[in-house]
Amino acid sequence: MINIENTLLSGQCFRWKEIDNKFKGIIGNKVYILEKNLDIKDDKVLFNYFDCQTDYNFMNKEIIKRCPLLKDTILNKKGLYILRQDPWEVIISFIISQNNNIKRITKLIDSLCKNYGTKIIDDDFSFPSVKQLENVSEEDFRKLGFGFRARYLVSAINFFKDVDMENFSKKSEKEKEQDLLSICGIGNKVCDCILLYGFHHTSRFPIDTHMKKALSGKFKDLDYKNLNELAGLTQQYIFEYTRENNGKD
DNA sequence: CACCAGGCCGTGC
DNA sequence: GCACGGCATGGT
Repeated sequence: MINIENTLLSGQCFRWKEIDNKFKGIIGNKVYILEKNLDIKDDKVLFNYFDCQTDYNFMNKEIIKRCPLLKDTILNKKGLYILRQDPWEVIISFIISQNNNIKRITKLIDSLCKNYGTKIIDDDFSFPSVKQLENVSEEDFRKLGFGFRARYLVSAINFFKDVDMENFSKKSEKEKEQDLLSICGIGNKVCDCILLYGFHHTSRFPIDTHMKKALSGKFKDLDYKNLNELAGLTQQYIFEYTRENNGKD
């Protein structure tokens, strides 16, 4: 069964906040406040968002077979699922994520929503659509603190302003990859994050600085290129492993 | 002061 | 194809 806390704190999303032992976040144009032990099988939107139809127990067992080192992490982070987030939000979020830390990524995304999204209630804003961002200049983004990523945001917005995301989603994984890599500011790692978190291509295995260290250290014997559909979840657990160990070993 | 953060681009070879 | 420096900003 899903563990909402382990999932929402796993670094795949940046807009859920822990408040009073609950999680507050926005999906589409709706604010959700979720108890940590909420049974979400009754809500269609949440059921899909949290990918509740997938058998993660089976995948966990398979991952432990291939990588026994991850056993404790998998037990600790039981119920960590791969979310089905809005692709556009993931594209922009992971462009912002590069050479950046989670705290500041969160801050910048909040600022993006506040400046260009639609107000829902009080201090809650939707994630800005392509349309809402299409006239924002590089200089505007720089003023908000996006730094060298400002140029990348503009280039992604220019690419997607004439693209229907429904149609784009229907393209093959390879085609999406080619299109995404053609955008200035999207390289292999960000592309893999987009394909995994935004389009649920679970054979993707994003390799960031933490993963690089892990794969050349503790996990150097892992055959990570042959994990197939287990790759995305395995990567998530290794990422958690490195966080648990605070970057050590 | 240095180095790092869920990297990528441009250049040079 | 691969290696390298530069890049905005804030934290340690």
